[in-house]
Amino acid sequence: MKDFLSLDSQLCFAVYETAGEFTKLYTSALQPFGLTYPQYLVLLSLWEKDGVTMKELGMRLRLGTGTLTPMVSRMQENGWVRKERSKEDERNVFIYLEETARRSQEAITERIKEEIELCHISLSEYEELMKRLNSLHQKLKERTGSAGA
Amino acid sequence: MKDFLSLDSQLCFAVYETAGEFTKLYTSALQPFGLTYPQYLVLLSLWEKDGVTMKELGMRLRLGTGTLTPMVSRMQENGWVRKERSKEDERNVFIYLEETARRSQEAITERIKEEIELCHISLSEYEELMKRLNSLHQKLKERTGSAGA
DNA sequence: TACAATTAAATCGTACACGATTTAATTAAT
DNA sequence: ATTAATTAAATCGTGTACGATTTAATTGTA
Repeated sequence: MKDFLSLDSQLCFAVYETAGEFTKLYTSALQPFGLTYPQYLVLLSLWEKDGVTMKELGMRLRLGTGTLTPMVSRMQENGWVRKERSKEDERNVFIYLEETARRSQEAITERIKEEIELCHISLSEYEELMKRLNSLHQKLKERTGSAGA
Repeated sequence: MKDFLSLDSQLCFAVYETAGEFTKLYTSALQPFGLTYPQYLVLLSLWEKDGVTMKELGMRLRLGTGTLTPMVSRMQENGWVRKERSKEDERNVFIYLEETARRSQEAITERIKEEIELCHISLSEYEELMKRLNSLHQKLKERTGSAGA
């Protein structure tokens, strides 16, 4: 039987590396817009649903305020989004897309699309990978289901 | 035809998320040893081949000196590795495992193994995912082959 | 042999990422 | 109505990650 641990080291590293390669791809595609990859993920989320609280945004992106607060602040400084404290419940801060962000959506997504298409990933391969990644992701999360919390 | 871009956003996010989940799994497993996930990857590499230069270590882990230098320094402070400047060519700095790191290998890998096994990932699924991830990884890297540099 | 590349690390600046703590606002319980 | 949870953001400390610059050592060449 093959050593599961050496295999393991390869899978975690494969995911780690692939994530890094994705980051590089997006970084180069987004650079002209002055956006980072995580910032693009924020826009992606807001393009789907605008005007959400920090908490909801954090849940969608699986990020805590320690990451999100400074990132969204930078995006506000760069004119992508606007933060607005709720009147009803002043604990909540809602994030809204600025016009620039809405108008740039097409150009940005087009640019990303071009870069992705350079990779020649077939739709079937794409979907297969998605399915398996989500399954792995689920298992990684569920392992604490019985033990944790 | 389905929108490739919305799919795209899902694949990059799936990889991003899975990498994050892996990091969390390893972080919790490694915490008792006072190691971080990237530091564990350094050990993994050194267990395979000890006494390499910063440059070689960086190539193996796909990390630049901006990341590696401070990380290896921290690992030296914690007694995992030792840095030694070469006598023949003083530009080179070789990294060696300390006894602690060699002696802890079994305990650390055993701990990781336990954590991984909680996920119930079958060998076939593991290998299939590896194959597909490596293929994707290759494509992400190769896209610049003709255009870049 | 000087002097210009080249090379290897280190350093610097910016930006995540995360756990833990703090601050401020709201809600619940007395 | 006060006070005690609870909740949402912000802040803090540590540790990656990466591109760009700097420093120091070596090599190549006139």
